[in-house]
Amino acid sequence: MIDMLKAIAEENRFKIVELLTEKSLCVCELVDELGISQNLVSHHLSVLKKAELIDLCRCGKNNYYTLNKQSINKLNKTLAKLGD
Amino acid sequence: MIDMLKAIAEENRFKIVELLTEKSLCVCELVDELGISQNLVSHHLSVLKKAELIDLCRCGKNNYYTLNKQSINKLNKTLAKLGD
DNA sequence: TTAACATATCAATCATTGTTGATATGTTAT
DNA sequence: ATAACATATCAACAATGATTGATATGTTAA
Repeated sequence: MIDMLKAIAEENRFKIVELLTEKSLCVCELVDELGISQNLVSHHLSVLKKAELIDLCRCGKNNYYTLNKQSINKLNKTLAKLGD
Repeated sequence: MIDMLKAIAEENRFKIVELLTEKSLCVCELVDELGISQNLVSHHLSVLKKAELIDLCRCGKNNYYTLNKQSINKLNKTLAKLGD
């Protein structure tokens, strides 16, 4: 749980998660969107993946990442307990 | 928003927030609960306060901290957008 | 006023993490 | 097989953050 929070608590990674709510994207698309270097995007993706917030879908030359809705919902559920 | 996530994405601080869902607590009570030093608890509280996740209520010798439900709900709402 | 208690702050250290540049791996097309 | 593209990994550095010990501030009781 804390790992998920740590993973999402960073500007670039939060934005990646936001972008992936729309549709799955490959690394080069994320590089364009975020305006940061490719290796840095890869690194942030690996952090999100280790936290199980995203999944990888190798598709030929491109690697597409998708949001792991199940994990997101688990996170929501945990935080919901702290509110009303 | 990111500040809130960063603040809550740490074991001790997450536990503080959890404890404060029950009732408001003073620093010395949190020291007992968490089993860490007083100055460290104070530091974590200051991080949570700066992120507006908690509020301070000075009450004589003791300083009681309360959860800022409004902020928690704001956080929930933001994360809810990422789920279903 | 002094003592005891509760809390905050400061400086220093250590650990973690974000960032960069270079390079390796893997896939597709020619 | 070679070239071009897409991505991952590695080493190094910088920045940020957690922890500790010492000390200051502020409140209550004797």
